[in-house]
Amino acid sequence: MSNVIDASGILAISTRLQRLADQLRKDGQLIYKAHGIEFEPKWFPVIYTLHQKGQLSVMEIATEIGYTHPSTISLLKELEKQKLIRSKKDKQDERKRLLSLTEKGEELILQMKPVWKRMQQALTSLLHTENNLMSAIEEVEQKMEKKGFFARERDL
Amino acid sequence: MSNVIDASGILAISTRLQRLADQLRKDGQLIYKAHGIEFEPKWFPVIYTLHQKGQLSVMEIATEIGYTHPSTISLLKELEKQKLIRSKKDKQDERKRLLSLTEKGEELILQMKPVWKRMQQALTSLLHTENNLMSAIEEVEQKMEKKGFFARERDL
DNA sequence: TGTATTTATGTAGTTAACTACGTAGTTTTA
DNA sequence: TAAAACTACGTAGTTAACTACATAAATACA
Repeated sequence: MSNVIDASGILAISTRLQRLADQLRKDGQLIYKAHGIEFEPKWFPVIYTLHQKGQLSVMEIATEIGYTHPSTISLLKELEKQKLIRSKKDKQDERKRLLSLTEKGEELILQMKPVWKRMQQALTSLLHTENNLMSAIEEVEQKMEKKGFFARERDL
Repeated sequence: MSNVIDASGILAISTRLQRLADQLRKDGQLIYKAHGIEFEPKWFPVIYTLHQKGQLSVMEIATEIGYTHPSTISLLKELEKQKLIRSKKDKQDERKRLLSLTEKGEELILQMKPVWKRMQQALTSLLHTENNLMSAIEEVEQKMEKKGFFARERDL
């Protein structure tokens, strides 16, 4: 990280968060590839949600993973193309599309589980510093829910 | 934040970092607007660097702010369009383009300084939790420089 | 000194999220 | 019970970063 950004510090925090996110995502991609697994890190929240909860609608998934529904739809499209998930109309409510994992999806998850474990260990070793990044994020997320950056500046 | 992501925890960290970055950037936009200042948060690193260091080339700015040069070029284009910076050829090295702030740029910075101060205070109140996010990021950045996520997983 | 390499800049296209808007079912209400 | 409002889903276009490739100037080297 550069001198000037370090000096200006906190004002460039958004930039730094984004860069960190990007590096982690890219390394994630490499790790899946290194294990011979065709899987994108960005698919994780959807796949994991469906694995945990079974059949869900588009909006339920979007809410669960915290994305907007258009973002979710584009992830679902990719996953359907990979034949990792499938969808069918909800008989009770014709507007809804119910998504679930395919056999292939379930099998891939079994294959990924040990890799997820290793990733978890690697991330833990990386993030477990004096100020724990994971906990820090959780704390900030909670504070933002009560009162965001904008409101805090306004009410100074 | 949703249940499933919380449960899957650390594996979705990249997603969470990105979302946090995004929220902070958006609130930053709103704050500038609320103060009647026409300025994008993403311009901050470039403007601040030029303010601190004076005349710099494209690559020098890119290195300083930690972006790739194409990203930097597109920021520079926007800032030139806003007439906040100007450029001229380097006489010593005809490949280089030297960027500097215009009068308008310098004036805008004077106008923004008190707002930056308030933002800094608001961010401090938001980020100063038990596990300080700013310090956590710095620590993780340092660890990643020594050995990234990919290498850590590989060498487990 | 002419050729090869490196460096600085630029362009094109990609990515992964977003907002805005549109349509079709479902539910509420006058 | 017809109209209004809401909800679910989808598409189009935007954004802010990126990678890959191209070109021109400067430098190194045979």
